[in-house]
Formats: sequence, structure tokens, C-alpha cells
Amino acid sequence: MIETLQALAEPNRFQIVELLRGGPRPVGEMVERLGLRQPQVSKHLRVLSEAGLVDVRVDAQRRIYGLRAAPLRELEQWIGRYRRIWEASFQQLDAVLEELKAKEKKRGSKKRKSAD
Amino acid sequence: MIETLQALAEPNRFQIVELLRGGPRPVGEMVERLGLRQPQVSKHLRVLSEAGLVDVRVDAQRRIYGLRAAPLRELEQWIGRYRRIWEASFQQLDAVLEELKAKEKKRGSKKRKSAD
DNA sequence: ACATTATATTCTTTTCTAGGAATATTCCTT
DNA sequence: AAGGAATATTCCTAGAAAAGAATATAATGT
Repeated sequence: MIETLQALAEPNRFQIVELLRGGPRPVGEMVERLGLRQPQVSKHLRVLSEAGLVDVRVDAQRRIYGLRAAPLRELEQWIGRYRRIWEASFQQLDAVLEELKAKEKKRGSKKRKSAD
Repeated sequence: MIETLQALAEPNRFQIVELLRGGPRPVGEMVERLGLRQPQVSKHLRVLSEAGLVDVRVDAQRRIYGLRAAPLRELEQWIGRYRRIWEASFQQLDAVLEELKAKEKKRGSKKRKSAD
């Protein structure tokens, strides 16, 4: 997880990943499209590869890099465990709205404690 | 997005976030539970705060830090745009499973493909 | 007002990471 | 076999970021 995050946290690598979302591509194309120098792209691809985020297909002297599902899926699963957090904020927002509405009818207590 | 990723990519900060998933906590508690030194925790909290991942509630001399929904939600949305990537692999996996299942009823083709 | 508790900040040192430049490797073509 | 294309690797340096240590700030209780 950490390794995935570290790999994605670098702006150029992030760009590479975004680019690969559109499908596998050879290094040279990324070099053009991103305006980076070839060695840096190769180096970033190495990091991404070591993090398991991409894999390579060899085509003559070209290397076609493509995204791998596993780490992204993991990341989504991980963040899914936080869904309650923003669901809670919605609830709270709802609560506030509810209160504002309710103030016509009733006066209630306020206390909140969250746990997991 | 990048800022969120950078904030999460540091192991101790990641730990802090994981801890806060269980609800807001004062700095001192995190120091104990994570075995880090107080200044470092404060510094990491600063980074998290600047990235919008946490907010503070003041309680006397204590500062109670809690997770903020927005960046996490954003991150989930972002990664959601990649869902097709692993759905593609699932399709492939499904295809394999489907085949395995189908052999009870029917006699079909055999194919090996490993994903993940 | 003072000592204490809880947290933040500053300064310094160290470690990690990315970029630049040059070169190596691999495969293709002729 | 030689030349060229595509990509990877190495070495070096510079800049960012994290840890360590010491200190500052703020609120509390006495």
C-alpha cells in the first residue's frame, strides 16, 4: 500500500499512470506526450514496475507498458474502509439541516462521540 | 490529488491516518499508540493538515485531530476512474471461472490465464 | 504568579529521491 | 557485420523531506 502510494505521489509518475489509463503504450510515446526525457521516463517506469503498478510487453526493441489492476484495486479497497468517514459527514450535514428544520418544532440535546 | 498522495505516502503519516479512522484523537494518544516522538507527530500532523486530510478541534490544551472527508472522497473518485482496468481483469478471471463452472454442464474449451 | 501539561516550532543533520549527462544494451535493418 | 533505433543503466549532484534535539507557546491548576 505504502509502496503504491509512494509510486503515485510523484507528479510525473502520476502523469504516466494517467496516460496509461488510456491503454498500454511504448516508452517513446510517453516521452513525447509528457515532454520528459527518455531516461527519466524509464526510471519512473522502473519505480512503477517495482511497485507492481505496470507491466511490460516486449515488442522488438519497443517496450509496451500497461497498467496492472492489483495495486489499484487494493488501493480502492483500502480507501473503501474510510467510506464511513464521508458518509458520517453527510450524516452530520444532514443532522445540521435536520436541526435547522427541527428548531421550529422541538429543542434537543447535543453531544457527539465517534468510535470504530 | 498529488498532495493527498504525498501526505499518505509517508509510513508514519499513513499510520496516523489509519489510527484516526477509529475517530478523532488528541496528539498525546497518537504519540503513545504509535511510539513516535511528540514533535514528529506534530510535524506529520501539520503536513496532513496542510493537505486537508485532518482538522483540529481545540479542547483546553489538547488538540483533537480528526479525519476530513473531502480528500479521501476525491481520492476514491479518482481511482474509480480506473475501475475499468480491473474490471477488465475480472472479466478475464470471470471467464476462467465461468469455464470451470461450465464444465459440469457442458464440455468446452480449456484455457489458462493467470491474473493478479 | 508559578509550575505543569500538552503541543508546536525552530534549527541542524541526515537520508532519500529526482534530474542531468553520458553510456550501455538490445534488437532491427541492410 | 555495421549502423541505427528504442530503451535501460550508471554515476553524479542537487534539492526535498524526515528525524533529532532543544526550545517556545498556550492553557491549566494551585
